Amino acid sequence: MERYNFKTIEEKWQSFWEKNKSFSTKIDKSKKKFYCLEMFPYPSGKIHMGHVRNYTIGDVLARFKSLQGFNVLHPMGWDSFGMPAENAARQNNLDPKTWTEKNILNMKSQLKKLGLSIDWDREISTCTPEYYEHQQRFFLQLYEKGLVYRKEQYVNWDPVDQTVLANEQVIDGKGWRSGAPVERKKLNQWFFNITKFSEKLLNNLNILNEWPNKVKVMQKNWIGKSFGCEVNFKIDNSKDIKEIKCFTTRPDTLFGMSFLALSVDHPVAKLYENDEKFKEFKKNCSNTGTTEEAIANAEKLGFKTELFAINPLDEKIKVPIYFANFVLMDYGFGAVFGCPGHDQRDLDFALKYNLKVNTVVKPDNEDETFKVIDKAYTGSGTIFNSSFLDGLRCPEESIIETIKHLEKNKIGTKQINFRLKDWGVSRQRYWGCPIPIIYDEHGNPKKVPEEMLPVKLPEVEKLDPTGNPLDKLINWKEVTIDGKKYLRETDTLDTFVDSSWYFLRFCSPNEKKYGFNDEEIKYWMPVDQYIGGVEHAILHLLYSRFFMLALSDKNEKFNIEEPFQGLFTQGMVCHETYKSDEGDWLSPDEIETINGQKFEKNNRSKKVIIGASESMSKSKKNTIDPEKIIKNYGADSARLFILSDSPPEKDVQWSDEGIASSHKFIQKLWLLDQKISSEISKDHIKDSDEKLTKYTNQYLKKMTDNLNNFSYNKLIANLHEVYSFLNKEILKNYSKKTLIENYSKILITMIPIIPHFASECLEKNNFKININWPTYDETLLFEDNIKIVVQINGKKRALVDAKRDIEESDLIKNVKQNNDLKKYLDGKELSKIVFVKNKLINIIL
RNA sequence: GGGCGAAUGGCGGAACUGGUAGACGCGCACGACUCAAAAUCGUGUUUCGCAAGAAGUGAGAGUUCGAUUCUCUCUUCGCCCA
Repeated sequence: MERYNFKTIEEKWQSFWEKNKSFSTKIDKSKKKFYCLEMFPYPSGKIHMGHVRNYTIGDVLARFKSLQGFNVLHPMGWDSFGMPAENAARQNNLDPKTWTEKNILNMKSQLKKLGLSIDWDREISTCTPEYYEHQQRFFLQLYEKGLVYRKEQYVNWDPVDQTVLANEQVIDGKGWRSGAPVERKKLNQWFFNITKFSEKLLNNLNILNEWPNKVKVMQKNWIGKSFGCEVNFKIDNSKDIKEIKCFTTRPDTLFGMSFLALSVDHPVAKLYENDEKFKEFKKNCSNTGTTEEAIANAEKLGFKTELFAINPLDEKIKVPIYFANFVLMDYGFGAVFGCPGHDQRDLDFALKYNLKVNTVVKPDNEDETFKVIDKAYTGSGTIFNSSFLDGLRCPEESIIETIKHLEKNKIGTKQINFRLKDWGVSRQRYWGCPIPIIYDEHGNPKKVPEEMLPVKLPEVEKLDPTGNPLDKLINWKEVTIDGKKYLRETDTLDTFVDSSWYFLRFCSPNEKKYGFNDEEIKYWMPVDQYIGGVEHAILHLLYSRFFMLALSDKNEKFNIEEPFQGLFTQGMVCHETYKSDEGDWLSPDEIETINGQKFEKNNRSKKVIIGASESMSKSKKNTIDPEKIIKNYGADSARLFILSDSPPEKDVQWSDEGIASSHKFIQKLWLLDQKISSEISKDHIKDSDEKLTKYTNQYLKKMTDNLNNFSYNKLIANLHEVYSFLNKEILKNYSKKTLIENYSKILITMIPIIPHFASECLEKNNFKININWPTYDETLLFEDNIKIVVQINGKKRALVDAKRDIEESDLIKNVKQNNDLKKYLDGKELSKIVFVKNKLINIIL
């Protein structure tokens, strides 16, 4: 028999799909639409297994929905701005555009080899002026709505490379490339006012029923709504400062307060502007990174002022005021009160500077002598040592009661605070979307006039190793409008902006005037199913949600609040890790298996140390190149295997044995197809029985259910089962009609998973049928003869044959006659019987 | 430290709303074909036991005729936030 030649057949179908534009989509109002979107890739050069998994999962869904009669939009594009291009360009002495375009071409051809049902006519790339022109227009619209503003903010500054670093480029407080200690530097930057929508972004999570709960919880925590209150502290001994405002979530611990801590950027710092010691302290603070984690882990440092704050609940209590490195100006009011007894950070600070530690909350199992020594108590309990607050349950009553008291006496007000901060979108980089702003001679920002859009990124031959290239391109930077001179903004936009609306662009990729076309948006949006990695659970998804709210703001024509109706986060692709006995990582290519043991290929006497399976990464050398896999086994085998071993939301382990077995399975299906073809040609007169039709119906139900639930691993198990069944059953003289009817349906169910193979078999057999997702007959789902479990005292003792829907009394007769059960039942009294129809009978003796 | 989730054979994983635990795959063993090997096909494969049988879903309790599934306590691991 002929072997399945995946190479020629896969090429044949891929070019057929391309020539016939099989997946190109148009609005068709007579059909229900389905927008299936996978997170678009960064064009790094080659696809990796993570892409194979992501796009296979998406393709299964797109093809399934399409077979079900939906008008499916399944596009693909490139998230093509960003730092890797800039870094690669600097290293290789070329420009980011050339590098990026080359990568896109290569990755596109790789994706095509996977046989994805993508509408390539809608391909977009965010680094093209055709794309970012519209983004600049959106930016200006948001600017007009007051959703974009400029303010000073700290950045990580690399003094050697003269550049701003992203948090992940700061390693142990040093620049990743230069190795120089990173400084905190203030820069004027552009911000999106995402916090305006904090409440909306939080509340809308409740309507996202098709999102994983995990992701919603992460977003909720990120937005971080907290109830607390603003407290005014009178200052005891200053003529300049009368009052300082603090935000706190724990006003009930006010009696435990022993200091007040201010940010070095707090207005009070003005008083110390000329104090050399303060200046040095402030400079020290700037050595800490800007992340919350860096600040939390840094040593707590304070600068004591001579000022004292008065406890608003008891004027006799006066506490010292410090500047402290752990207080940030952009949280609360840049001032917090310290209660060392019930906050570990405050306690660390108090112990260092010898401040009082007052205990005001006691756990339920302690008495009045309870005292915090070196571990802050943050649990629940009862308030004590706190005058009129004594005895309140903490935190259930104490916070509310304290706030009531503060409000009544006009020394504080209840406040809602969000952890979410405004989105800083300025990047001091070349390879990004230029910000369409110009500055006049006084440095006042102005919008670039509409007719001058897009502000095109100037071409460069090579990038300097240091600084922001746009800043140095004087010809580009200086513009004259109506005889007046202006300077361009030289920062570019965060690439998260590019990906915050690309799903709209896919709906109208060629619209010239605007980012999208209203009618097309109305038909296609929202995305019905969005699929991608969980690493984007917070930022990308939150920014996209914000962007829709920002566009909807004061806009009657656009009212899409939530872009992604359904979200699915797939797991990672893992592989075993290998090390030589010297401790160097080894790639799977450098290894040979001999008699079940692994050795180094170029030195077969050296045994390889096998490590844990971890997510594929270049640093651990445990990657597998999808291109090689497709070349050796074909796309269908790769798709089949990546789906088969684990549920798509969990990590999957790549293995050589696994991919080989998937490939073998396709060969077996091919042999089966030939057997079936020959059976069909014989055209037996009489059906052997209706077994095949029944089995097919049950199979179709399982396949449909598993597709609807994203249980794609079970689809493969179903396929194996139907194969075994057909392989045994097929020689039992089925008529041509029955065979064609059932087998053709089974082949159609393979289209989403192994589309090349299924298409080839369907064409070859020439069944003359419509290719639609087959429905199943509910009445054929059940067998007439079933097996019923017999339990005695809850233990399974036998299986008895019975007719479907047998009544309890008949079943008992049946049971009593059963020889296997006699020894359990003889001479015993039945005390109770539990009967579950068509399932089981439990006899209690 | 807080939040969320997970734990089932040698391995990846099935088991619908509480009803036959281990589907399907990998691996392994044995057999067939072969001079031989590879490939392929067939059979078996939770553990203990010759067997009858017993035990068994991270540990311990509870609810129930019946618990992988529900409740409580604990252990370990993963993710997110600090």
